[in-house]
Amino acid sequence: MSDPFALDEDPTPAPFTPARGAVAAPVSMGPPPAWITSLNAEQREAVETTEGPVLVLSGAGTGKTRVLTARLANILAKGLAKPWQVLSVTFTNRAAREMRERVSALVGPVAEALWLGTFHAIGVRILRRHAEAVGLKSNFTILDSDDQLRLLKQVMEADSIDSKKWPAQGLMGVIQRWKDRGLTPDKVTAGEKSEFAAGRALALYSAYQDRLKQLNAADFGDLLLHGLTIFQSQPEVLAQYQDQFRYILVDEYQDTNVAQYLWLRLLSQKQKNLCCVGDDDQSIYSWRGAEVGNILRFEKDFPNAKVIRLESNYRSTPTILAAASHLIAHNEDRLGKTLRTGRDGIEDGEQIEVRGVWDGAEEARWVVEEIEGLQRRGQKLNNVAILVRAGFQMLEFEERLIQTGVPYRVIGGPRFYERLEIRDALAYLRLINQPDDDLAFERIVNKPKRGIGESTVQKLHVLARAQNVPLMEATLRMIETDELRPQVRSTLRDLMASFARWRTMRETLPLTELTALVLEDAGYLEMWKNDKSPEAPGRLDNLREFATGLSEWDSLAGFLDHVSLVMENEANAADEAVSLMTLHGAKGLEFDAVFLPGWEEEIFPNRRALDENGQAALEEERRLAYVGITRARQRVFISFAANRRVFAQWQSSLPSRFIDELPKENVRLQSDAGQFGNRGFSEGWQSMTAKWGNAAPGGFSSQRRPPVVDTKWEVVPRESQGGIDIGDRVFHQKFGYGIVTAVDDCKLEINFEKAGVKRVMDSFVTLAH
DNA sequence: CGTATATATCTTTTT
DNA sequence: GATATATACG
Repeated sequence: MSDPFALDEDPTPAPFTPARGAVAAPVSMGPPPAWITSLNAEQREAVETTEGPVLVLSGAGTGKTRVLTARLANILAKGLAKPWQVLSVTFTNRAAREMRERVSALVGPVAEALWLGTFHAIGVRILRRHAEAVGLKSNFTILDSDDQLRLLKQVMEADSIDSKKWPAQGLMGVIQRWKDRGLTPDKVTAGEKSEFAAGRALALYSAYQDRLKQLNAADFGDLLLHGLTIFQSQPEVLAQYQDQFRYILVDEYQDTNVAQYLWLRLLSQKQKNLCCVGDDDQSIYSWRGAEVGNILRFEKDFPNAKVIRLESNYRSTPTILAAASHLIAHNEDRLGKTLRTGRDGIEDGEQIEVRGVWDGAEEARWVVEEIEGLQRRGQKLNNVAILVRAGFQMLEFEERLIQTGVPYRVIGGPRFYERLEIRDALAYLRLINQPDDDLAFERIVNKPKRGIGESTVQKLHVLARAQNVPLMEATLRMIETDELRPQVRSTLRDLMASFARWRTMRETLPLTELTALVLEDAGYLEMWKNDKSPEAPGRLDNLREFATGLSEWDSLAGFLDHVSLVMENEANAADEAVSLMTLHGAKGLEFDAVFLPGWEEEIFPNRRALDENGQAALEEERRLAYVGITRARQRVFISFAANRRVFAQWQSSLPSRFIDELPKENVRLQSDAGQFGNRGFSEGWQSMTAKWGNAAPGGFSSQRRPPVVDTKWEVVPRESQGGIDIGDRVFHQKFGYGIVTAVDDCKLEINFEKAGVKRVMDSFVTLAH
C-alpha cells in the first residue's frame, strides 16, 4: 500500500497516445478542432478557461454537456494533464457513462483512464485504498438502504427504543442528513440534536457506525464521509490526491451537498483548477441534502473565480422557453437568469397542450392516443417521454401502453437487483466475498428452509456479541460445542463447509459457474422449483439471467460494487420505445415531445413535500416542473385528472397551481365536452377552473382566451353550483351518496356513506333528495 | 420450527 | 392492492 497512485489500477498504457487521428499531438498548433470552433463565445470561454476556478451557470438546454466534454477533451488534447490526473464527477451513472462516451468520441480511448464517475463511485475507489484509516478492510460491503434499515432496527432494538413510536426510517433520515452535511458522530454538536427518540439519535448514530465497522460495511453516505475523514486526518494522503488531480470538473453542481462540497474543496485547494457547472433553477435534490447555497459559496471560497453564464438555449422552441421561463419566474429564491433562444429565425412552435380529464385511466388513454398521433406523423418513439412526479403514477401508463402495443421502457423503475430472489443470491455472493457481512448471513441462513429458526439465530447472536465476532465466526465456534440440537448442528456444519468450499472455488471458477453452483448446492434453485406460486418460474428466469449477466465480470468484488452503485438496469436503447420515468430521472435528458401528466394539487406539487418544507418545497416542486418542460424540444403535453385512485380509494383533485402559472398565450387548453356523458363534467370542470382561477393570485383565467372553452368561461353563473349547504344529502359519481359536513367556497367536505369523508369540488356533486 | 391469517403502512424524488 | 411484520396455532 505504499503508493496509492501506482498505475496498475489505471488501465492506460504509460505513454499518452492520441486517438486515431481524432486529435493532434499535445500542445497542438494549427487550427482548433471542430468541437471547439462550433461552440458559441460563452461556451468556448468555459472550455478554454482551463486554469483557475470557474463557475459555469448554465440554463437548461444551453449545451452544458457539450461544454463539459469539450473541456475534458481540450485538457487532454492540449496535454495539460494525463487522463488519470483529471477528476470528473457526476451525479448519475447515466451522466457518467454519457460523458465518457462523448469524450471518447472526441479524443479516443485515452478517455478510459479518466477519473470519471459519480461521487459515490469515485468515493469507493478512494476508500478501498485507504479503508484501514477508518477501521474498515478493503473488501468492505456497501449496504443498500434496505440493509441499512434492518441494521438500524437492530441498533434501536439493542437500545430498547420503541420502534412503533420512533420508526427506524426516521432515524435513517436523521443520520443521512448528518452525513450529507459531513458530520461524523463526534462532530454533531449539542445544538444539532435531533428530536428523534427523545434526543438519543446521536447515541444511536454512534452505535450504528460501530456496528458498520464490525460488519466491515459502509452505507452510501459513508462512501464520501469516510473519504472526508481520511483527507482531514491524514494530510499526506490528501496531498497525494491534490497533486494527482490537476483538473477537477463537477456536473450538476447545484445538487451537491455539504459533504460533497467539502470533499471537492479539499481536493482542489492546491491546484484550484475546479470547474463547476450548474443551474440553480434545476436544483431538485434538496431533500437529499443538496445545497443551492454551494453555488453562492463558490465565489466566496474562490474569490477570483471566473463566472460564465450560458443562456442561449439550443433545445426548445421559443414557445416552450417562454412557458418555462414564465413558470420559474414565480420562484423568489433564484439567482435570476434569462434563457433565450440560441437560434435565429426559428418559428415559435406549437402551443403547449393542457388537458383536463375525468380520471387517471382517461389520462393514460389520452396520452397514448397523442403519442400514436405523433407516431403517425413520423415521430420516433425514442424521442418521446412521459415524465411523472412519482413512481406510482407509472402503472397506469404501463397498462395502457401494453394494451395498445406501443413499445416503452421504464427508466429507473423497479430494479432488477432489488428483486427478492436476486437479493438472496447476492447475499450468498456477499458472504463469500466478505464473511463479516452479518446482514447477508441472516438473510440466507434459512433460505432455503433448513430448520434454522429464530431461536437458533438468537443463540448465534448472543455468542457473537459475547465474543465480539461476526455471525459466521460465531457459528463456526458454536458447532464445536453441544449447545445446539444435533440436527441443527450438522446442518450448520454442512453450510459452513459449503461456504469454505465455495470460497476456494471463487479463485478458479468463472463467476457465472460459481453462482450457478452455489445456488444449486445450497438448494436455493430447488426451493423455487418446488414452489407452486405463479411467480416462481419468473424468479428462476431472473436467477438464470442474473448468473448469465455475471459472465461480463471477472472479479466478484468488482461486480458487487457495480450492483451497489449502479442499481439501474441498462436500457436497451436500440429499440424504438417511449421512455417512462420520474421527473427526477429525466434531468439532463431531452426529447422531441414530453408528456407531463398528473399536474394536480397534492400530487404535483407533492403534498408531503409541502407539509415538510413549506415554501422552500413549493419552489423546489416548481423547479421540477421547470425541468420537465425544458426537457422538450418541440412539444409539451400537460394533463390533470379530476379523480384519481390513491391506494384503493378514489380521491378528487384540483388542477395544479402550476397550470395557472403558465403564460396564457403559449397554452392551448382542452376539455372534451360531451365525453363524460350527460352528467356535466365539462361544465363542472369549466366552472371549477374559472372560479379557482379567479381565486388564485396571478391566475390566467381572468386574462387568457382559450379557444375551446373561452366563451362559456365567465358565463357559468355562480348559483349553478351553489345552493349546497351543510347537512345536504348529495350524490357523487364515484363516491355515491353522502352528507355535506363543511363548505369552504366551492370546496365541500362530504361524509360519504361508502367512501368515508372526502373533500370534493361542489361541481362534482348533485343534490340528492 | 413452520405455516396461516390478520394488520399496518405504504407512494416523493436517488446514489 | 400489495407487501412486510405480528400473532396464533399446528
